[in-house]
This record gives sequence, structure tokens and C-alpha cells, in this order.
Amino acid sequence: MSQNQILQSLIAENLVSDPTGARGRLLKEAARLFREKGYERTTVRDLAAAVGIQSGSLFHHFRTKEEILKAVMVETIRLNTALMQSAMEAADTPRDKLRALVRAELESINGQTGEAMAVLVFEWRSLSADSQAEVLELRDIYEALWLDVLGLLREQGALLAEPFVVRRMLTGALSWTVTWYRPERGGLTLDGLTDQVMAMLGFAATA
Amino acid sequence: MSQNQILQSLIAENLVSDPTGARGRLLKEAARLFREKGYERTTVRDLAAAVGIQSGSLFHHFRTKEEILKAVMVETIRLNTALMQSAMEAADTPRDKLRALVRAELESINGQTGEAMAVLVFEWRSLSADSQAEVLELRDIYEALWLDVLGLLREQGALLAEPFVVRRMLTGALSWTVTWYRPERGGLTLDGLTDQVMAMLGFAATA
DNA sequence: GACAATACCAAGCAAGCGCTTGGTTTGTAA
DNA sequence: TTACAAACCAAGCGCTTGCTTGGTATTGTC
Repeated sequence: MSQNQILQSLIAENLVSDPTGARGRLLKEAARLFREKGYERTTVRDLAAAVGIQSGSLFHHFRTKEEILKAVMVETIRLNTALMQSAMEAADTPRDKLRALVRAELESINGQTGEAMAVLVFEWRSLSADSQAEVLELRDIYEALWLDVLGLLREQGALLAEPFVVRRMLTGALSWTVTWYRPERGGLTLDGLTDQVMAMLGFAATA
Repeated sequence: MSQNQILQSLIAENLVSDPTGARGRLLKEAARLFREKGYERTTVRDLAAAVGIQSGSLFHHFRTKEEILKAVMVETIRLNTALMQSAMEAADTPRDKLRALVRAELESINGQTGEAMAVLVFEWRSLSADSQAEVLELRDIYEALWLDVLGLLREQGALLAEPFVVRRMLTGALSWTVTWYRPERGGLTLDGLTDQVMAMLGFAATA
């Protein structure tokens, strides 16, 4: 299934908003602004202006500002969980599955959903405790994908460190790319970057 | 030189504030609050209350709230650069130097200066562009320490990936530990965590 | 073409924000 | 004891914030 097909089916199931609709457009702009200026520094007036309405009109679509932040996070996780699952299923060996996961996460961080992913990392504390708990549940689903694959590699002896530690290190390392990786300037492509990550873990690049 | 000796000499040179003095205590509380609630959500009234003065009195010590954030970051970098330099010089082989750097960075992130280090990572955007430039200059000094060591290992063939990529991945991975590593509960010590990081990079633990 | 429901606007409220002001206390040294 | 600066307080100003309110277009449905 292509990336776009996955997105379409999630929209059909009402799990993520159509980016061409009013709600979807707002969430996209919100992700951009939250990443650019941070959640706190982004005012409801900024958000409204970004989609061309009055600030008060926002509250017809969302009850609070925080609900917007939460929606950005929830929808991002839903989309990326689906993308990862699909990427992983397409690979055969544990090693290739790991590469697929790394590649997929790098893509979600540095591609279309990059702004929303950065928000997920950097604006976590701005969520209320209740919302944090809800979002965490969703995250667990796709963390399990990683741990399964890393566990297999560990059994094979291809990994010297503990799977749960490696996953957490990779979470940090891959998220952090958002602060420095610029594919447009400089020769490192997404596949090249994926190779570098695999090499760092001791897996030589495939031909 | 012990950690404490390094701190004392920096205080003597007026490069960091004495943590027992008024300014030092404020910076320590500021780091705690900034990390706990974020810079924007921390009010000058919070900061003042934390050291037992009125909010207006803060501005006798600092001209603006942002100046407090900047001071937290600057002093943290100064201290940690000194600590890293010292840790690295004590090691002999490139491999041991790398381990010393990893261990030192994990300690600064998860030890005494942990709150300030977390602020450095998560509140970066709250600094004005001018302040960012100033702080970046300081960072470059200790980034060079890492790149030197990683470059040596690369030449030796002990590292499969590019030094600058590895350093950036490690920055993310090690910073991220602040969100999950809890030495007090759970058996993983700081040395154990350091071993795990080295193992992830393909370096087996020494006896 | 009537009628809801949905989407929006214009205006502004109450609270909280960073910071300023004018004046008082405290520490230090001659 | 006096002199003076550093450290602090009490009060509050001007502004921005998230959000509410009462009303008006716009849209889809039969």
C-alpha cells in the first residue's frame, strides 16, 4: 500500500482529518506554527490568521487551544503507526525490518509530517496530564513494533545492547535529526542517512 | 582534578556563579522550574517565589526574564565543557576517550546539572536569535572535543559511520535519556548505561 | 423556497503577564 | 555614627492572553 493509500484509508475511517478540509488545514498550520514558535508563543490569533478566520471562530472547531495541540499529536501518531506497520511488513529479515523502521521514522520526522513530529517531541510538556496519558497509549502501539524487531536481532546476536535501551537511544537520535538534517542542501539523502544510522549500529550497508 | 575543584576554579574566574550565592541559587531554581514547566509557563512570580523574594526584585539581578534563561545556558555549557575536557584528558586510547565523553555527558544530563542541560535542549527556541548565536559559539568548543575523538576512531576502522553524523546522533540519544533514565529505580547505573551506549556503537564492554 | 444546522464575525471580558516605579531595609566600611 | 550602595518590597501599569458572547452569513436538505 502506498503512503497516500494509507492516508486515504485513515481519513475514510475518520482517524485523521482530511488535509484539504477546514479542520485538516488548521491542524497543518498549527503544527507549522507550534514547531516554529513553540506552543506557548503561538497565540490563538496566530492560528486563526494562518487559516484566514477570526480568533473567536477557532472555538467553533475546538473547545480549547490545548485540544488543537492534542489533535495534532494524536493524528500524527495514528498516521505514522500505520506507515511504520506497512513499511515493516514489506521487509523480510529482522535486519531489513529494522532498516525499514529507521527509514520510516526518519521520513516521518523529516518529511511531510515532520512539523507535527517535532511538535510531538518538543511540546510534550504543554499537554495536560490527562492528554499525555491518552497520547501515551497510542505511542505504546508503535513502540511495540520496534521492540519486537530489536528483540529478534538481539537473539541473533546482531545487537550487543539491550533492545529497550537501543530503542530509546534511537528515539532520541532520530528525533534530533529534525534540528540539523537538511536534505535540500548537502549530499546526504534519506537513504544515505538511514545507512549511516545502520552503520552506527554496526550493520554495514547492503549493496 | 575533581569535579568540585573544577567548579571552584570556574567560580574563582567568575565564569559560573557560586550556587550558594543569591545569583547562583536563583539560576538553580530557574533551571528546575524551566525544566519542570517550560520557560514560557514559568512566570517571574514563580521564579521570585522560589528564592523567597518579590517578583520585582528579580529585575535588580537580571534585566529581563530571558537574561535568566541565557545565564542558565551559558553557565551550564561553561561548566560541562570544563568537565568534559578534564574527563577526556584522563583517558589514553581514543576508545577510552570516547567512553569518557559519553560517561561525562550522561552525567551532566542526569546528574547535578541535569535540569540545566534539559533546559539547554528543550528551551532553545525561547532564546532570542542574538542570544542563540552567543551560546552556539560556546557549544562549538566542546563539539570539537567529540569530533576529534570520533575522527581518530574512524581512522582506526572502529567506526563505520561518519563522525559528524555519529556525534549528532549521540547528541540526540544522550539528551533523550533525560526523559526516561531514572537511576534511582531500576538497576541501570550510569556506568551500566555508558556500557550500553558503547555496546550500541559496537564496542564490547571492558572487563 | 423554507428551514435548520454549520460556519463564521465583531467586540470585548477577566485574568495573567513582564516589567517599572518610588521608597525602605540591610550590609559594609570609614 | 555616618555615609552610601546593594538588596529588597509594595503597588500597579500597560499589554496580551485564551476564551465568550450575541449576532450574521453560508451551506445542505427536503
